Amino acid sequence: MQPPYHRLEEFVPLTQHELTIARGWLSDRRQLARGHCIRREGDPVHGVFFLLEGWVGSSLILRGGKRQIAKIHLPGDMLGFPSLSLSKAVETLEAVTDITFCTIPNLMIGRMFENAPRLSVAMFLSSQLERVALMQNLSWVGAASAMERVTTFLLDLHDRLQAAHLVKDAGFDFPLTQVQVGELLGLTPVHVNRTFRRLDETGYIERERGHMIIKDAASLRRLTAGFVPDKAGHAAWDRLGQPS
Amino acid sequence: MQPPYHRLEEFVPLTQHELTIARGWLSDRRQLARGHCIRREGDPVHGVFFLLEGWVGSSLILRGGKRQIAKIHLPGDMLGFPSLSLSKAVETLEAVTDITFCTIPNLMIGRMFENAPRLSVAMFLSSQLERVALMQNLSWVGAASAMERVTTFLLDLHDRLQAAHLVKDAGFDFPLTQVQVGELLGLTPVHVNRTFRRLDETGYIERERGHMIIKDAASLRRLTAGFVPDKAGHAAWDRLGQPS
DNA sequence: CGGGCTATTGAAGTTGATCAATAACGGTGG
DNA sequence: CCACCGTTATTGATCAACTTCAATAGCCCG
Repeated sequence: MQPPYHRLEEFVPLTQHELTIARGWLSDRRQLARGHCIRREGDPVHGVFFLLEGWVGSSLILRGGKRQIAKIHLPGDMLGFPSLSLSKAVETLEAVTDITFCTIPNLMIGRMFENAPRLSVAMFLSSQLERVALMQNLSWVGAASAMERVTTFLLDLHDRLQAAHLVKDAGFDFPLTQVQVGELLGLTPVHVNRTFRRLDETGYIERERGHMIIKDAASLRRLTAGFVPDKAGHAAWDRLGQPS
Repeated sequence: MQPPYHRLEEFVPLTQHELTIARGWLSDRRQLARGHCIRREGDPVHGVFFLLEGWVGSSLILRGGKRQIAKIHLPGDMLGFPSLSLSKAVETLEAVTDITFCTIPNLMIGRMFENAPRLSVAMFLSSQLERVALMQNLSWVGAASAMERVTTFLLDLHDRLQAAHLVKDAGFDFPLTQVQVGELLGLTPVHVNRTFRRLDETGYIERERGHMIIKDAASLRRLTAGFVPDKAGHAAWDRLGQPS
């Protein structure tokens, strides 16, 4: 199966040289069952991870035991970059479904910066995109109602799944528990449930056994908290003077 | 005055070559009065910014007009990186105090990646640190009480100001309005006020005319929501194989 | 078949929001 | 230097969104 390079190629197509490097990551391919952790808060930082199949939640744990999921990662995402700057990992990376992923050791990242400046810029820009996503999540959690948070999340998820070719007829697998959605959006599972129910009573969505269908995306979008900004794509590349 | 390079040198000291590059940024030095914007949401992305003096808030605006401040930036911070990946800026960068800053045009960033891999890695790691800070802010806003949010924020601010040599005897200038603190922490200004008052009635802090003193940091820290993770510092550099 | 997690629903409780009014401050122009 | 005005801070009273508590039902897995 073709590895999901769509996130890496958002800004510029990879050259043969870069594809070779990216294929090098795939050597150490691993599987993990739902509920298990790629790594936990406090673990040493051995590298970053490339998610090939399945969903992963990256979360922080607060004093008091509450957990905040910072992001739900989908196939093609690179995981664990933030902790590269820390002495120990902050984020727990937990498999939401069964997953396949690769570990990219620290040294490979260092070498990439020396030998593959274009790929480095791609990763750099990708990281900035993640920062934007995080800022948006923060803004929803900090300033939007429960209904706005849920609808915004569902539509964003839908768009990202679409980019990963995982949507069929506005429907997609939805393996998250309501507890997890709550931890992502800063709501209690009970309230997530009520919000979901209101949405499918109204006919905006349809849920069943780990699957979700967006019945009326246009109306749903009117309930959201804000806009998803346009990615620059290749324009970002041009802007930087098309680094070689 | 020595430019505040402490953020850039968190991971590795700059070489002469890199210092030359960094000094190049300073050519286009500008001032802005409190309340004015370096740039607004929706503006074209001409470059990123290096903050020399003063405080800047970076914020997103939601449908409905509510504003979420993602971060309060202090001298030495690089601003505006996330929008490099977008066709238009998402973040509004507003001066909280009178400020001095430099604009670093996009092309200079691109050239840096080609000619100064070490500096690029430093910026890359710095960006990851920003992601961590953002994840933490998200976790406070999503899962902590008002009191926890406020105390965590104050202590974090204190630590960052200290790194910028802007703290004297546990006291520091505090130019933020309570409205702004509210927008940062996802609270109403009224509630920020009540929380502050409770803190200084109890003797944890002291406030007056744009100044704040942390009277009892140790006790205050017991009220916070979580821990500030250790930065890797030079260890991050070693980990990556000391890129040259 | 049994046990544990997940979803669902109802009732009651709280934190923090909203509304509203006043006071204090800071900057401006006369 | 002072009067004025808009912004900010403060405080009280009320309200509501969401939480907490609790109980039941459904599902998945071994």
